Amino acid sequence: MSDISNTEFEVLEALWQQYPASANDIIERLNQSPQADKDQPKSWHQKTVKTLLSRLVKKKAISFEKQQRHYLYTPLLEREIYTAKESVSLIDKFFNGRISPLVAGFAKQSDLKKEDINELKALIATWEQEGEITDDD
Amino acid sequence: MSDISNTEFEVLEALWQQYPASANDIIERLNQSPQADKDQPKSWHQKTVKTLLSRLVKKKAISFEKQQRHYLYTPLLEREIYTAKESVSLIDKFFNGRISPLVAGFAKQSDLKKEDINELKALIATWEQEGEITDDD
DNA sequence: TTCTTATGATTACAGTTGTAATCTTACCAA
DNA sequence: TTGGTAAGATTACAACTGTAATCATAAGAA
Repeated sequence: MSDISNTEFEVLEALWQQYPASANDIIERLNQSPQADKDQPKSWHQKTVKTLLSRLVKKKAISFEKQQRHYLYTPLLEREIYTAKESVSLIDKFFNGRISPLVAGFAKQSDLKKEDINELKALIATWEQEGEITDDD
Repeated sequence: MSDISNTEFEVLEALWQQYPASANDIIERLNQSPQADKDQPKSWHQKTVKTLLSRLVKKKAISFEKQQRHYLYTPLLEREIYTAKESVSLIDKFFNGRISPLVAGFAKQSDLKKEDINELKALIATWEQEGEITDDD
């Protein structure tokens, strides 16, 4: 329900890698996962991660199961669904629900590779084949 | 620099509609702009909007110019650039910088219209013509 | 000129977020 | 058995947010 914050999302990412997982598993993954900023790798304090796990539990984004003294956590959200919903939100907010302005803006801001274009073409081909298209209005 | 919050963004949207604009202009626009939730139209309190304008000024997202007793505000960010950057951020965060998974997820979550597909095709055609494509790696 | 009022500035205040430290307590080592 | 420790629970705390109310002041009404 409630929104997932940025740091909470990073913790969720670590959990999605493989689950169920213990807090320590997650801390390890976070501290060894490739950094965006390679010079100053972010080091996650264990207390911080535990706090974020608690918050994710409270937000019902993950669940846990008691295992001896510690917990094993499991995501309650699927990554694909979560990211797709957030994508739709952004597209609604910025582009009135239209996908192509997003793609156009992205292309202008970032570099498109030939591969990206081929993937897009493949997607379109799929849609056209499967007839997943709502009729024009 | 600092991030623009959700409500701040809505205020910015109203300003982007036309500027320079006074606080009152903006309040009016906000209170008559089409509501997502039509039943319970959000009513913006003037005090709230003024606060948000101040915060946007402090964040250097907008500027103002004294006009008699009141101010005229002007955006310092272009909408297109702002939204494109935010789009890139989301795509980096969720899809490792690849556009096609975003499009695929969006299509699964939302309805694609024939028009959307035609626009995408047109975009692709443009890129291919203009050779704006970075070579595959 | 004086009073009212509208405008921006300042202050408020609870909820969220990032980032931990401290508290409690149940196991494992000795 | 007992004491240290590690795991989660609770508490901390400032910055940011959403949502305004109050303060100070200048400009227009009377």
